[in-house]
Amino acid sequence: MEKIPSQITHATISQVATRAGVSAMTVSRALRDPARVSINTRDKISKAVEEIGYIPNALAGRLRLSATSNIVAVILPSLHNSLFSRTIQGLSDGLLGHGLNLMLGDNRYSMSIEQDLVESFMEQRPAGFVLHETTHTAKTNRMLKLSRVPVVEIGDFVLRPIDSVVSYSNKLAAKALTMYLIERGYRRIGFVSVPFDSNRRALQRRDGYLEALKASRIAPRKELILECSPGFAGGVRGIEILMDKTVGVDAIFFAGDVFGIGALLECQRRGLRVPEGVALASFDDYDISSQLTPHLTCLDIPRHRIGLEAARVIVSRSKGGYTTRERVNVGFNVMVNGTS
Amino acid sequence: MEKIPSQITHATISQVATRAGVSAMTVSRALRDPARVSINTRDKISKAVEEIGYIPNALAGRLRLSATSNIVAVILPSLHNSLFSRTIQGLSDGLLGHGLNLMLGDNRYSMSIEQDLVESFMEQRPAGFVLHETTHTAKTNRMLKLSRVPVVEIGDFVLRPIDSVVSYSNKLAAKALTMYLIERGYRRIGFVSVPFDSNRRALQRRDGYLEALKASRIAPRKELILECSPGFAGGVRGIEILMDKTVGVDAIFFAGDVFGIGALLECQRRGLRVPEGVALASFDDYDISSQLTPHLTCLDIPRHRIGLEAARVIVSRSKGGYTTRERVNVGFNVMVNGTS
DNA sequence: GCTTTGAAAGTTAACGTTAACATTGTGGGA
DNA sequence: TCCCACAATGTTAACGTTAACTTTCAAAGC
Repeated sequence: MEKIPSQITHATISQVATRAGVSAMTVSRALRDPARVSINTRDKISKAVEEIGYIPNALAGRLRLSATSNIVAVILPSLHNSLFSRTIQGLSDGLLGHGLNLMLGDNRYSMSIEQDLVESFMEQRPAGFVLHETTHTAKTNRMLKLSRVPVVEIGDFVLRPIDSVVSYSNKLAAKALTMYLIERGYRRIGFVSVPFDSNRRALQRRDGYLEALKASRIAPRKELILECSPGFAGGVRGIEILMDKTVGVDAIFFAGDVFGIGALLECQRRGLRVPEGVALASFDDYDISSQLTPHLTCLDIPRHRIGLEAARVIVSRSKGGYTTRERVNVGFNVMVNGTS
Repeated sequence: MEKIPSQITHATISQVATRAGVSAMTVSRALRDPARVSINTRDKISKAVEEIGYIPNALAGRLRLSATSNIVAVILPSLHNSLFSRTIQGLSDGLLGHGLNLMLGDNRYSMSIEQDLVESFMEQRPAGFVLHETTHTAKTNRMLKLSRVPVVEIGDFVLRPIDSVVSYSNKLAAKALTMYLIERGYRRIGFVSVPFDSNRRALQRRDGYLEALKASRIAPRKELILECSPGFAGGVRGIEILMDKTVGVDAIFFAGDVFGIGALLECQRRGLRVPEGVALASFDDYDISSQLTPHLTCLDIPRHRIGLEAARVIVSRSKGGYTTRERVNVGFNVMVNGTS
């Protein structure tokens, strides 16, 4: 393999200016406010730009303006998850055409990695932050508040966001789906979640489940509440444990990750009829769901819209110059399908 | 909603300097090369940094160094796709700990959107580009070549990349899987792809399929080659059309998107036995596959590793200062499972 | 005691851009 | 004809940082 000294080269505005026979300032104007430059000059400049392939240096431009970069920093727990990819796509859609770009990081469900990412991203002076987590280290909070950069939290509709929030209530959603199962006649309802210590959302969902039971005067049973590690296997394990004859459940609420899908397929493998043998409900809807029979009863969370709205908040802040802390509740829908 | 003038504020190195009673240069040194500053001064500076929450301005720093930013620009066709999310995760994993961050864009399968993204990203002076597409507009090619910024193409193991390539051969992979089906005794093999005009990869895969037929002296039949729009529905449609009695196929190769999954599930719905009624094979493996019975025979493409290796190439280039054009063929595996 | 050395800190200027101000020149109104 | 207005362009300085050079000063060596 040949090794030659590499020199990343970018033309400067002065080079364009020299070539076009004008001053750098005129080039700058021609590019950003063409009306202020005569047609003749404009043409000469366009030609020069074209010839040497000039691309403005945003580092320099933004620095001069003491402005933020046109980057929006997004931090999600994981990138390997179809739910998050819907949100990312929403963000990308929402930023398209507004001159803002997406910078992405995954905190691997760790607050301290999140802190490092926020610090690293902050060095780029982003136009805004979009954070999925709603609990942060003290230092993270401090960095975000001190800079007064727009921050949108999207993982849960928290009461006291750092700045703005675009989300839904995990608690109310979990409660609503549990209530639905109860109304439907189910009384011994299992609850399968990712580990409760991994994030606040898991706890909120459990609280919602418990509230629904309480409101219906159903005594919660510890052995019906399960923590499983993420992945399809978690759903399989939920079925294994809760369908043991000695437990006796008539419905299971899978409140995390892809558990619902894993569980439904496990039931099919076991020849266990759904919902006759056991009813299933899942927190999120998945692409694949529409292809399975029966389709999972689930909560329909508008993940794409969350991305869109979060983008909108950042865009309006970055344009308006005004601080308007927004609290957008995108809500959720209980989607009744064949598994309940 | 309250509207108050927003002022994004960031402390500067001079403010830290004043507070610590030293010069800006000393602060800069204390942060980047602590050994060159006395312990006493270092402590004063750390304290000042802590107190006012100073975070260095990378825009200014990189500008001064005439260096690139620490951002790696990644452009994928779509963000809403689990295959790409594995690559993104690989990139994120590969960049972690090297001080490089991920900037992400989706070109929506359009070369002209890709061009706009490259231009917009280039303004940030990224440390490198990772592009999924391997065909670009003339202007895109020119921008990338002129800047001499490291570029890694990852969608296909092209012979003449702009710079470096980390991928596998779509053609050979398609050929290998088709050969396997032929060896297995299948002779009337359908081929279902995304539209051929949407990207080069689709054509490469068809060529691979055709080559395999030719090598085995099987005459290709036009009516066995199908173009479907992406999504599970494409797989369903593939079954609908090719399983029509008048066509007569004994195996189908689903060469794009999630067709394979859609098709397998459609077969189950129809009570069509796989592989007895028809054998199925798909281009990629999917998370969900492991949960379905039978598991799809497929090509195992190391998507995560592609991300990792692409990151490695950019990292080594951004550190080494040497241009070493790399051509990494990550290969593929024919994964024989129950559907063939 | 005087010079030498070098560690520790400071000063200057530059990276590429653009706001603010300055200059030039042309046409219209008196 | 003279002057003013204003359109077109140029000049200067600054954004925050850091490489290169300079200064300061205490300890070591003679």
